[in-house]
Amino acid sequence: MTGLASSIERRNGVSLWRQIADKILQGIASGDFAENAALPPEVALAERYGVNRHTVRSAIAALVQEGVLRAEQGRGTFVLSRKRLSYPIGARTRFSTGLQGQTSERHIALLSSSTEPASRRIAEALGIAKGAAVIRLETRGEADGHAVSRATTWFDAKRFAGIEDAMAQTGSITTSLKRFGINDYLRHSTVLSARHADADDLAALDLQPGAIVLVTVAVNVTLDGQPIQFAESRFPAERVELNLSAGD
Amino acid sequence: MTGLASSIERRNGVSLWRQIADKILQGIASGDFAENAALPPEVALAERYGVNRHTVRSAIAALVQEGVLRAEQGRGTFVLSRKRLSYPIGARTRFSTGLQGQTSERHIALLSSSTEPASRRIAEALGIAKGAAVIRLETRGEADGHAVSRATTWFDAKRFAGIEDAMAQTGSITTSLKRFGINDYLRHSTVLSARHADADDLAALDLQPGAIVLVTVAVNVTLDGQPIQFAESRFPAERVELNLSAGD
DNA sequence: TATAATTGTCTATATCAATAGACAAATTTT
DNA sequence: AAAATTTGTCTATTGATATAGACAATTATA
Repeated sequence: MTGLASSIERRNGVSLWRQIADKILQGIASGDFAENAALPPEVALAERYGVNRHTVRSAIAALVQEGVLRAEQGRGTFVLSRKRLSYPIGARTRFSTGLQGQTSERHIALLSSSTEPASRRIAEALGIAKGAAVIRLETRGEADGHAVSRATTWFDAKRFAGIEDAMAQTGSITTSLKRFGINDYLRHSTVLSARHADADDLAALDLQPGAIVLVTVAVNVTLDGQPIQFAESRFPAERVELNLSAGD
Repeated sequence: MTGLASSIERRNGVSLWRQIADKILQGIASGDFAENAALPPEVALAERYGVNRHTVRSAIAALVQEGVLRAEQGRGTFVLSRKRLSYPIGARTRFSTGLQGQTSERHIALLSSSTEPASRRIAEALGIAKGAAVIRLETRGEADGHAVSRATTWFDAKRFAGIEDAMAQTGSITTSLKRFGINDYLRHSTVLSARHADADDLAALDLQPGAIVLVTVAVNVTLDGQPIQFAESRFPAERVELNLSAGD
């Protein structure tokens, strides 16, 4: 993108082969390495990045394992087509409508649910007393069989009693909220950060260790500003980008 | 936040000491380890994360080097206060106004500028012909002496001839644009992703290898929708979070 | 003042990461 | 058919990473 050659750093806690695997992923994302085409040969990559051919091979092996590349002896190593989903974030964004046109199948799977006392932070966000009961939902967003998000969502237990059953049945938060008389709601605030995926993310999102997740912490409110939902969502950075559209 | 214990992954290309350094940073960010207070002793951390004490010491050494912790023999290891900046992103966000109240000093430093032909992508974003001349600015955002952003910005060279001089003088894009008759503008679209910092990011943002950067790609437009600016910005995830406020 | 708790330093060992070179196996090109 | 290209496998060597244990140095506590 910027066109600046970015080199490789040594003895920094991240192995060279993983840094080069990341570089190749970047190259694919930026169009530097075309999809369905052959990557430069291993010796060329080794020279480009200033490392040994075997180090490049380790990086390629990891990406083959992740399903990003396919190596064929005598022919070359090929980039498999796998576009990043562009996930829109706006005041009225909904999971399924946002991905329309990019995927054919999408839904939210309820992994688990529980009732617990509200921490200070969640109580503040939902405008209830600290320690009041809240329902926590652990969910995974899926599109075309691939995990694209992993979220933890809290609702006021008094107002939304039984919402976990609605979620399990409908696979949609928007539809579930309609059962509680909420036909429309807005995204009030979203705070965004990024970190390395933890063990839970790795398992739920089918990622390789070392992967990066985008993290959003959001509060949804009714049209008159009443908070109804507090959520932390994790998105695999290698498969998803967040699109902050204006005017929504 | 989610309360799920997240463990450590081995032989994944990221060394244990760096994973544990990341965990400690997370712990500080989440309030698990209070600022200005002592961290649990090394033996306790080693047991908590299931690694050797010396591995914990490597992680602590890295964080001491980064200025996050201070170790005192016989007393303990202490968390230095260093809050993450919350950087607001909205239709009318400006660098300096957005950080008001969080820092006392802030400005944008112009690292370099150049004129080059527009790539296809930049031409499309700016609504000009591919290959037409564009001005590229490489800038660094600083707050209280700390680097908080690193951006590459493109302008139509015909319309904004000499904007690099205005930037160098004023240290503000908003002020520079006023010289070209633009008193107000909007953030039209922003696409967000995350990746490991490359060599350029490391140097410009004063990061340690392995750090994560948030990346935004944005187009700014005049009030009547005419594109004026295309920018890719990198933010150090350990020091900055992006706050997508509603209703802006 | 003595004891406990905590960080700092040293030695030793095993495994992982990276480099180096040689050659085999499969495919494409000449 | 032969040569060139490219991925796959093997051995060997060096340095970084991680574990293990012992003890010193410093500070807080009983």
